[in-house]
Amino acid sequence: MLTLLWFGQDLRLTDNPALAAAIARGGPITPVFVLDDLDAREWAPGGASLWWLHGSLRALDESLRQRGNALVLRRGPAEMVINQLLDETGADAVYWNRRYEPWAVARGERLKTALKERGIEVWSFNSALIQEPWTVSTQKGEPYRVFTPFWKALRATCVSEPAAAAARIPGPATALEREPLSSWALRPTAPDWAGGIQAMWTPGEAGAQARLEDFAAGAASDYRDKRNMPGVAGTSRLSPHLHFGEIGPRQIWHSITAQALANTGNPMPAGVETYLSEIGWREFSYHLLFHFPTLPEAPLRPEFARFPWEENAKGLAAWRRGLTGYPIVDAGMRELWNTGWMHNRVRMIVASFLIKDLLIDWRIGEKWFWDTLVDADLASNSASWQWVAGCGADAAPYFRVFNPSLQGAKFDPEGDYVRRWVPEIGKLPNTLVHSPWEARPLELADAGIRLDRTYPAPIVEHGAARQRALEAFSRIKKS
DNA sequence: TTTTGAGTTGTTCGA
DNA sequence: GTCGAACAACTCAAA
Repeated sequence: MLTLLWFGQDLRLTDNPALAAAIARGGPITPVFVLDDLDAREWAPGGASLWWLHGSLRALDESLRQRGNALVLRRGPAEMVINQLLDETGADAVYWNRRYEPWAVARGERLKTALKERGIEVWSFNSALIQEPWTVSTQKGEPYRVFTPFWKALRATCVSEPAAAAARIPGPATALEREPLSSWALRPTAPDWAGGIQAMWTPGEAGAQARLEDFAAGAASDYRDKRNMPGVAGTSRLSPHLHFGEIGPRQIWHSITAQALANTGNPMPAGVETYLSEIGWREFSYHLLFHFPTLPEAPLRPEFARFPWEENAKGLAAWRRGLTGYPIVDAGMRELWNTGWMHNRVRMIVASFLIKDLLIDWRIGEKWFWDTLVDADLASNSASWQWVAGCGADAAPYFRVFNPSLQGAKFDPEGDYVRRWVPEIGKLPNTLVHSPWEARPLELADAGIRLDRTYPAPIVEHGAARQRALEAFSRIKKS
């Protein structure tokens, strides 16, 4: 009796239902992670995600070794690899935690059927969500398309207690052949562009726990007020840990609410409630992706299929590099490139700029984020880009166009954030640091700036760009 | 079945 | 300087 424990996006040992069930079953466990053929699939993980995956797998292997086991790494199509491993090991059961990407859902179902036909015991579990997409529905039994009623329904459900990790995870008597992690070359070497990512993040379950404890004890209670300030460490920064399942939403939920009650003795502080609703947004994104599997590719509002997106290679290149001439946009894009992460407020600003100021198809921005974010997540990324574009299920109205300099002045009033990432305009006073084009020649000279030499002049004039966007959006809704 | 109220995150304009 | 309305209708969810 041997159980194959197939890891996916659940790279942790605590609060891991598949692992707990495998231990409860008794007998040795072979934990395995399968690297699917990366070139064969659309939405295969991007560069930043692979960097993270390397660290997360190494951490997981380490934790397993401390418990008398080790992670088996194999590369290839997962269904084939699992079958091979069953042949090799004689395992009679396969356990895993479910995933919700359309291709993963299909793969899971195929595998379940095939394994059962082989006489293998198969169980899958929920590790990644508070409620799986099919457990929450409207009174008519349909999926939700609007966040608030979804959130009310989710909020009313019971959030189950996370389970502690087992002290020992018995392994098989004979060690299996394992591919060395280094052979997968998940991290860049020449050039190594990951220095800034490395400096900021600690992939793995321990890193996730440390981040959570820090947030629960500190910024969580101020979350409502500080979460929009990109120059302040007011957010949890748990997103990549959540994406890889190094921590689960139920753990976060219980930890945050318990800490809040201990601190105040009262019902939830507003900051904590606001944070929980962000967990709710993650759940809503998974709900949408599951029920509308074309979410990553096709606008949910069909009229957007004929939106007159523009080809704009120069604009796109400037956006990617952080050279648009709008400091808050450029700061965000540089933060992303350097750290693999961007503050959420700034994600909305840069997305609005790409879509509405440059009229570039949201899917191009979605792909760039997919490749550069360490927290790139199919559900959250797709749902959020559709939301900004106005083509999502519960989307921002099309006339909501972010004004980058206003947003900067409002949410980065001291200019801390833009000065960190766009140092070449750092000497401008706060009143001009979000709009250098408004500076008089003398003020520019004092700050050591020559527009279009040391820092770009705006690549589009926002007022005119906004008008252009509004006209384009009004055209698609007429017919 | 019909009705009603509501809908993450904004900006601009004019009084 | 401040404030409310307009920006557009439409669809969702529940009563």
